Amino acid sequence: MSSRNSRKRILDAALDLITRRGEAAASMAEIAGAAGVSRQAVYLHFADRAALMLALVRHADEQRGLEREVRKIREASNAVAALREMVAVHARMNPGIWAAARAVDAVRRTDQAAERSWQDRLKYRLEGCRQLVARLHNEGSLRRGLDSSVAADLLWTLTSLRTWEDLVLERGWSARRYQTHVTALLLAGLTNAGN
Amino acid sequence: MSSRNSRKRILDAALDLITRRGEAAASMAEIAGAAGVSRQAVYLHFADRAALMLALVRHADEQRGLEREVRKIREASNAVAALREMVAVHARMNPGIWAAARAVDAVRRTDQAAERSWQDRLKYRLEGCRQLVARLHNEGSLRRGLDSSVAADLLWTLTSLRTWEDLVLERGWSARRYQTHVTALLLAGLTNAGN
DNA sequence: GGTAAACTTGACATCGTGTCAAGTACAGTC
DNA sequence: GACTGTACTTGACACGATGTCAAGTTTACC
Repeated sequence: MSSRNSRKRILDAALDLITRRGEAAASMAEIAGAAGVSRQAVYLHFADRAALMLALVRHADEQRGLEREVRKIREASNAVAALREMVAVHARMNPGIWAAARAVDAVRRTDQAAERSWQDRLKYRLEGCRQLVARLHNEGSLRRGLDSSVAADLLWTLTSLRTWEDLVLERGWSARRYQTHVTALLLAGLTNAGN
Repeated sequence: MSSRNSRKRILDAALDLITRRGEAAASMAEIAGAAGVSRQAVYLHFADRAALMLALVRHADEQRGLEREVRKIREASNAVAALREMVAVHARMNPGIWAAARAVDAVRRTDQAAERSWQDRLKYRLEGCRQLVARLHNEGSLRRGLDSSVAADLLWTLTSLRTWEDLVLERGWSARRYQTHVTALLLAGLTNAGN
């Protein structure tokens, strides 16, 4: 059963490679080399580059325990606490995810399968945002006069990987700084509490 | 003086091509073909793909009258009005800029010249955000307890092309919806006024 | 008519992706 | 101990894109 082993080794190597160098794209040959398999072996496990990148994101999610983190948000004692937790989860998880996500973002423009999977991911996160906004609404915390779908979209954008990238990678914010001020902005913009 | 003509024709064709198809990247050969010149002629005017893409963004800026729009922000009667105008400018300009900017964003990861130019652009916009925040501060409109540099970074992120992309392209917001709610969020998050 | 700049033509090197075919290593099975 | 299937390797190939080079052509200007 060397199959699963190779597959995992390829994903680990690719994740390591992409995460390590951040921006620069790793070629299939490099990934194969890093995993200690032939270039063709990669194609035995993944149809093409897009498929590998998609598997990579899922792999990164698993390794980081995404589900458990998401559960934490849902299990928060109230809506505002859930919102705080959501930002905290992003502050914790994004450093390990962004490189792989970036790679998919790059490939999705030419690959319809990658694009579909990307959209799925977006919808999934959007759904989480909707639920959180609904909870804010139910608890009377949603800013008066603010449409729920608008609030969900704003929450979704402000907790996106891109916003995180801008603030943390581009502007050099620490995880703590990111968490503090994005939370504050969301509380000020979406809830009644002025924080 | 066919030099400037060809250069302009190439830029026009490239902008048209990239804007039209949005996502998919246009090859040098396609751009040359669309401009009605040989592939090599493109290399006579632009050192490489990155140089072309950079020139493209500047070209798009000029065509859209970026400077005049930016001046409008500075000439607003007060800081809050300037903030409103800033979002309005983005709502107006981004549709014509984003495709070209996207192309540079894609190329900057492998090209240091593109990366530098991209950073210049970011700093320029950030400087505008800093000035606006300083003005808010001077006029006593900046939210109490909010650090100026934090406020500038938040303003910068919320008025970024990426945020615009998320809301308008991904979530299907109209320009008007974008302008209204991003402005409201900024007013709620960065100023004392509750909108 | 001569010259220089802009441009074309066609060839070429390089690199990355993806495919194909033949061979090897190593299970488990009779 | 041969038999077979699966995972994997090796090496070749087609394709498309970028970027370079050299030689020829057009055009405008003097």
